Amino acid sequence: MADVQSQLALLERGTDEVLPHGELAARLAAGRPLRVKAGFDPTAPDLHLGHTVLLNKMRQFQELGHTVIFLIGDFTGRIGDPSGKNATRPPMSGEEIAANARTYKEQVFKILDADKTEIRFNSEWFSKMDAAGMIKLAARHTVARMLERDDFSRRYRNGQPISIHEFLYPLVQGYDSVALDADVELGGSDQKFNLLVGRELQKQFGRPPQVVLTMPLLEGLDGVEKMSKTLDNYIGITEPAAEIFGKLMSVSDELMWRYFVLLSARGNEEIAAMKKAVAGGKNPRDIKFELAGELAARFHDAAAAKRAREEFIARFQKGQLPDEVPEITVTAPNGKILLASLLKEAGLAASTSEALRLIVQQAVLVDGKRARADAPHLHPGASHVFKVGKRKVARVRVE
RNA sequence: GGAGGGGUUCCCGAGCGGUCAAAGGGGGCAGACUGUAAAUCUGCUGGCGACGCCUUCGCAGGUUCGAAUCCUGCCCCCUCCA
Repeated sequence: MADVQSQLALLERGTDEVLPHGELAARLAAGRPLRVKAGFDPTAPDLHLGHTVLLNKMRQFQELGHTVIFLIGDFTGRIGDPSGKNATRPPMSGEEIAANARTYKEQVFKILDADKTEIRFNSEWFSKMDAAGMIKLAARHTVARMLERDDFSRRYRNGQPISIHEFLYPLVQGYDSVALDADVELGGSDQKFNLLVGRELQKQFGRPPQVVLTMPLLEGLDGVEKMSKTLDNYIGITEPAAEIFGKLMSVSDELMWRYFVLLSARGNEEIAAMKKAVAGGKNPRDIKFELAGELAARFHDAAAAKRAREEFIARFQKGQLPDEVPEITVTAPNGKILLASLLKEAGLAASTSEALRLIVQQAVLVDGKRARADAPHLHPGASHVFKVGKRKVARVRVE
C-alpha cells in the first residue's frame, strides 16, 4: 500500500470537503484496507457523467487497495429522496427499482474494478427491521437537528410540504453506514447532511465514525444546472462515442475546465499547462478535442474516439454529411406528399406544424438547398437528403 | 374538527363571460454571428393535407347564443386554529 502522503494527494484531489479534515490521514495511517461506502439511489436507468465524478473517486480508492462498497438504496428508493429537490419525489415500485439496479451493475464496471467492488442492497438489513426498530432509530435524532438541513429548513420556511417519511431518509442512510461498518463515505456535496448523520449514528452504536468525503456536483451541458436526466443536460455513459464527443464539444470554454478537473484522468500539472496554452492564444476548441477524445475513449475505445473526432471535423468543420445517413422510406398517401408531412413521417420533425415552422425558419435543406415554404409536393420515386437544423439528417425515399 | 387560500399550456405565472390557442418570464427549437463554443441579436414555441377546423385552463356535470372565466358535486395541495 502506498504511503499516506501520496494516497492523500490523490484522494483529496477535486474533493469538495473532507470531514473531519485530518481524520482521513489517520485512517490511512492504520495501513489496512479501508471500507469505503457510496450509496446510490436506484432512480436513474442510465448513468451519466455526473455520476462518474463519484465513481472516479471510488476507483481511486480501489487502486490504492481499499474496499469499495457500492450500496444500492433499494429500500430507500421506496421512500423517495428529498435531496436537492424542492418538492417531494414520489416513491418507486419494486419492479422499477429492480430494473434500475440491474442497469447500474451493467454500467458501473466501466469505471469500477469488479473484483474489488462489494455490491450491497440496503433492503438486506432494513427488510428485517420492524416498526419498533424503525421508531427506535427515529428516536436517535431530533426534529431540530433535521431542520438544520438546508433543504428542509428552506422548504419549511417557504411553507412547502415536508412529509414525515422524508425525515427518515437521512436516518436510514446513516444506519447503512452502521450496518456496513464504513470507514469512509463518499457522496455529492448535496449529501453532506446525510453523510454526517451517518457519523452520528455510528457513534451512538459504538462504532468509530466514518470520514465524510464529498465531491462537487457536476454542472450539466448548460453550465448552470446540475447534470441530470430530468433536465436533459447530461451525457450518458452508454451513448455512442460520436454523441459523447459532440456533446462535450458543445460545452462552454469555462465549463470545459471544470470537466477536466472532475472527469479527466490527466494530472493537475497537465491541465495547468493547457490553461496556460489557451491564455497564450491557443484555440480552446483544440483543447476541448482532447477532453472529448479522452472521455469517448473511456466509455468506448481509442479507435471509436478517433472515428468520432474525424467525423466531427468532417461534419461540423467541413460541413459534410455524416458517414452513415439513415435511410427512411415514407408512403405518399394519394400519390403525393407535402414536404412538411414527409418530415414528420420521417421523424425529422415532431409534428406537421413544427415541420412547417422549421421550413419557414430556413432550417430545412433538401439536397443541400434551402426548402421554401411553398415547396411543391413530392411524388413516389423521389429520393433526397433532408437536413433539419444542424444535427438531423436522413435520406428519405417516397413510395 | 373549524376558518381561509389555491389547482392555467414543458416550468413559473397573468387572465376572472365574448377581441383567449390564452399576457409576461424561463426553458426549448431555429436562423444570423462562430470554434456544432459561450455571449449577443432575431423569430418560433397545441394539433391537423391547414386563410379553416379540432383539442387544451384539476375531474364530472350545469347555466348561457358563447365559459379558463359563473353555478353544483368530486379529487388534490397550502396556511392558520385545535
